[in-house]
Amino acid sequence: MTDHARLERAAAVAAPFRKALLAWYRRTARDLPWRRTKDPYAVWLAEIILQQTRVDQGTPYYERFLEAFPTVEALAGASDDEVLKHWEGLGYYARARNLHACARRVVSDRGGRFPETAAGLRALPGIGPYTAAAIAGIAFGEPVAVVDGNVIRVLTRLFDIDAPVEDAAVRKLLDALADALVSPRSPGDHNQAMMELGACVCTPRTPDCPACPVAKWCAASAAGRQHARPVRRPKKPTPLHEVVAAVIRRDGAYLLGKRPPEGLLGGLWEFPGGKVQPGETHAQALQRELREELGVDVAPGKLIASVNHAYTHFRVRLHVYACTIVSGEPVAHVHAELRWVAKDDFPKYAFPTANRKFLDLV
DNA sequence: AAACCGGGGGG
DNA sequence: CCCCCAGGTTT
Repeated sequence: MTDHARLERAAAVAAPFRKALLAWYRRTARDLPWRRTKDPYAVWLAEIILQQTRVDQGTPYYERFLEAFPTVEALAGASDDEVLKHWEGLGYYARARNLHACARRVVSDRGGRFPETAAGLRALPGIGPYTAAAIAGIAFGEPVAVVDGNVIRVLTRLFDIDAPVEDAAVRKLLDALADALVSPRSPGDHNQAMMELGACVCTPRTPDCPACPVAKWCAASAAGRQHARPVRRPKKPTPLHEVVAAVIRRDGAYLLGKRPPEGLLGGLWEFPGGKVQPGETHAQALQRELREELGVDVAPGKLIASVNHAYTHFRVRLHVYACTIVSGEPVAHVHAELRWVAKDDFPKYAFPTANRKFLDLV
């Protein structure tokens, strides 16, 4: 089947398709907190939190953010540490930085009002094609289709697409198919229905085709190929790094460093350290890293903990050592800031999860 | 186009 | 253990 034929098919079935989909959605939709409002601020907040994040994982964060920052003005007025503390544990911390920057721009440049079109929203930090379409559809009724991971799975099955979804041509086709199907009158509900279908029925491993409200239009299901869709390009292996971190105590306080705002774990507070280089012992790695990062000479002591942690593109084995400063006074060469922090104050700081794993043992 | 950027749940 | 999730930004 050609892409052109797929598009014609989408246009031909669009009306009965979305009618069946919407009826199913209105009958079975989960009662999620952000579905109870059309407030652009709340919708935007939910969409940012839910980027690459499961509903069950993001929901408590959404509730806590809305409680702490009820308006875009409240969020804009918060400190970056405060925002990051609320984001702690959710991952992809650039989202928190962009969330904050976006709130400040909406308040300072637009009087606290979000743009009312997908194109206008798209220009704000942290808002890409998906999020712009989602907010525009839900909050402002603009008939633009969203294409997220759920929709990709639904569409590649409906139209039995056998090329890798990472291909730009496939992404263009998916956008066009989604736009051909989207409801002009209820784009917000239609988009959420497509995602709900992907999350609850058209699932990755074991799709429940007998329960699907649009199975009669599904080419992959008809051919028994639903398990083989979507097709994805093979991914590269993730390397394993040995990492060391130092617990340095002085007068009942511990030395923490705030990571630079950009890059991995940007803005989070951590125990200083770094990667063990080939041929290096843990002690040598600690001495080298702390000289580079803090400008001090240390004597590595007792091993406190070893923890494993997986990131997106690599894994680490993190070894935590009690260390003593032999000479020098710590100066931030890499970190945005250094601070001596009492253990009772740890809960005020946003740590990477890999640090949280050994915090109780410090 | 490819790389970078977290963490958690489920099979 | 691998896969994938209401993706966006940078190179």
